[in-house]
Amino acid sequence: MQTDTTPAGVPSGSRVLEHPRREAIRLADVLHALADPMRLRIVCRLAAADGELNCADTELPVSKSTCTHHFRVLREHGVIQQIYRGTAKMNALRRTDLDDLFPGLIDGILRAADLQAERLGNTCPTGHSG
Amino acid sequence: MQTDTTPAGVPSGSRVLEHPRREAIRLADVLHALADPMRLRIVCRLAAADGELNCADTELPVSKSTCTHHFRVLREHGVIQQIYRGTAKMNALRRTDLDDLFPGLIDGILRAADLQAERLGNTCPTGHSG
DNA sequence: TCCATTGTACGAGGAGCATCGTAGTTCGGA
DNA sequence: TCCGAACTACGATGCTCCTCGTACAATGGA
Repeated sequence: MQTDTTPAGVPSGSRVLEHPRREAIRLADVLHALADPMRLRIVCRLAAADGELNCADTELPVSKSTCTHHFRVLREHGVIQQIYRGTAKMNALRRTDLDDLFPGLIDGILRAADLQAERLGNTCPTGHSG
Repeated sequence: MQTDTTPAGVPSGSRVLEHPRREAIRLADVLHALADPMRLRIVCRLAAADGELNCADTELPVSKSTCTHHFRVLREHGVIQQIYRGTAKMNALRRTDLDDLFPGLIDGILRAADLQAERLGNTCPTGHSG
């Protein structure tokens, strides 16, 4: 037990992850983060979940370390928010920040991913088709 | 002089450039093409021009060969259309195709670029501020 | 205390990319 | 026919990225 300085709602002892401030998020970075198929997939799943998912929940066809890598890229580029909860690390889209900075951008991209999945018969995107 | 098979409106003797068919354009490719600041800049200028620009018109702070490279990436990823006109090569956004495939995507990205430029005081994007 | 779960750090391999300079091609006009 | 303008092809350089395996750390529960 320790009298720590973690903000309200965060379990004491949680490790802290650095996120870019909202003002520091750059469009080119966001696009770059979403330009990778694996990361686009992650973001689609997070959007579909409309809440938190841990890394394992996304069931990516890559190794654990690669998974860690992609989630970190998304976080460092301002696309997702990550918090430790016990042994798990929960991930959520930074929708509020992104919608505020770039209104319609994320919606447009998610919608485009959906449409493309429909066209190609994929099962990846926001979950409506798989 | 030669009886060639170039489509109507294209000066005879023009070299032909390969473009991906509309159905072959992939979201991740488009995002990747736009994830580079230089290419995002190009696309913003083309959108502002609402017509054709040649490479030199975009006045990029890179060498000619790098310029060629970026335009080719944009073309091969389905973002722009390129046609030779004499010694010049004209470039235009494939708005119809992109809007048809991914409604709202390009608008969202262009708008985001504009907003970011306003916030940061840049002069790059669609031209409204520079 | 011990262990399973979850995720990280680190380094490596292989691929791809952004950039450049130089030499060459295509075109239109003098 | 010759020249300049616009652009390309090619190779090189240095950086970044995606992927992985292995070893390690933090947490919660038995």
